[in-house]
Amino acid sequence: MRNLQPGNNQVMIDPKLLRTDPEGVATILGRRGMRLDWQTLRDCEMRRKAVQQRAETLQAERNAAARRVGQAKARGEDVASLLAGQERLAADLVAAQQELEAVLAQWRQLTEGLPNLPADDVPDGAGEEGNVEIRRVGAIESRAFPVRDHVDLGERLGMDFAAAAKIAGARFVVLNGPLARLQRALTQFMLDLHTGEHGYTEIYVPYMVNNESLFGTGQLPKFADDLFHIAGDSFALIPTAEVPVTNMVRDAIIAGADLPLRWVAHTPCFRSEAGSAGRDTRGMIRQHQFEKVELVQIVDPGDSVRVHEELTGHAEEVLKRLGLPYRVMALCAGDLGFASRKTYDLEVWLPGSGRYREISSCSNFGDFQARRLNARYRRAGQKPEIVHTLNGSGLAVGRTLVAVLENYQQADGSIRVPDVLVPYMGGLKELAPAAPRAS
RNA sequence: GGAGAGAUGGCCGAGUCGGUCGAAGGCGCUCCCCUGCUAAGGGAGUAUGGGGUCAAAAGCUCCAUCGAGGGUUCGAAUCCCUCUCUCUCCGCCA
Repeated sequence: MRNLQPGNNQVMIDPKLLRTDPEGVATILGRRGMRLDWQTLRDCEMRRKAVQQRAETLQAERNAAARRVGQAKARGEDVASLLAGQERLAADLVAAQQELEAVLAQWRQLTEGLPNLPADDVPDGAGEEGNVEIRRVGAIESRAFPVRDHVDLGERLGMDFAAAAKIAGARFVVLNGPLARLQRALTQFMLDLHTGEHGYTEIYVPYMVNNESLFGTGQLPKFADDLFHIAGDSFALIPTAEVPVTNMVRDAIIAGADLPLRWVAHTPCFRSEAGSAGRDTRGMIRQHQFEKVELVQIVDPGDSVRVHEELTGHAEEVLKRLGLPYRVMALCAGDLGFASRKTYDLEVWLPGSGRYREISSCSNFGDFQARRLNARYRRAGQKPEIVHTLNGSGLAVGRTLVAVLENYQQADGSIRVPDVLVPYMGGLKELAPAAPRAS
């Protein structure tokens, strides 16, 4: 028996809300520059209700008739008369189920691509220009010498794009010696901070995930092009640790007492950058493969707004301790990610290009991902409820490396090691260009 | 890669030749009773999603779900097919 329950049609905005107030949903989605044909949605819902009732009535009749046959047989009675007419009932039922399936398919098609509803306090705006600066932290130094960007600085320290191009292609990098270690030091520092002081549990996860996981966190079905798919398999390389980590709670009912779940994961991330040909082609800013330390929290719905601020603070703390100037941007409705209800981007100052660049994105997804994931929790003695999910980069390691190089450069092109990293660098306080090696 | 076994409710576990099975039994948990504490005992309850009824909740009722998807049948946890995962043995291997 096929399952045709509406609960299985993978709507992500609360289906009750979509059914009861499609016009209200359309208004809120309008803030994202999205036009929702709510009348069609409403009509589809009305048809769904009628068809479902008819189908279920027929099922009930079918079940009752089958039961009578069973009972009669148990009494040793002749069953032939009871079987008469069942054929037509079965045919009606099949027809009704097909109709229901068609209606549900339409509903799915109308709703599956709908992004999350922005929170009320998300600023209006159509795109990046509409984002609002919340605060700036750290002074931007003016320097008495011509500043270099991370490529100029890095290439003399072991950053090798030519080798990466030979081995793999564009948008990859090879890091040699101290730079490789610096990347590892940054990673270790971040992990230690989040596990030691911010209460996260370190978690190691697969770097390849299946389609169910990608659907759960919202990469599929809309953003398949951004992923590297493993040919011949239904796997993709993770574009962010958010995918495997958040999917930890897919189809789970968590005891209320176990919330919040706080995970920190260090993983490589793989992105096809399909839509960004020609953008950021120089340097390490936009790579097919980069390291990231990711923060994920699974929380009680009542806590997510507060936790979102906290989690953003956890990511900011990395920048503060590294002494990197940054600003916090509240994304406007038009620039919000598909699954997000509210997002803060952290942008670090990059002297080499004289601008702020995104280094972390901290989002509250509300119940949107959790509903796709069927991730719930249960307060003692209560019915299960949908959890809220959040995540944020804490931080993107590759871009942090860039930021450290550019912000800690000295007149001679050497790099001072930030104090908090010195222990992770084996006591090394400075990265100085070495004589070029034969290659 | 080869051979075999399995997947049932929070957990363990039974489901005979398909028929009243959403599922025996046990454990756990919740509530009540009883015993002066402890231990034990008695009773009731205890999956999830959806629809209807209801102002709402409770309740009642209907539908679906026994790894997933399809099929056979008046009727499938039970039969058939496909897939996924787990376990055991062999091979290979960090």
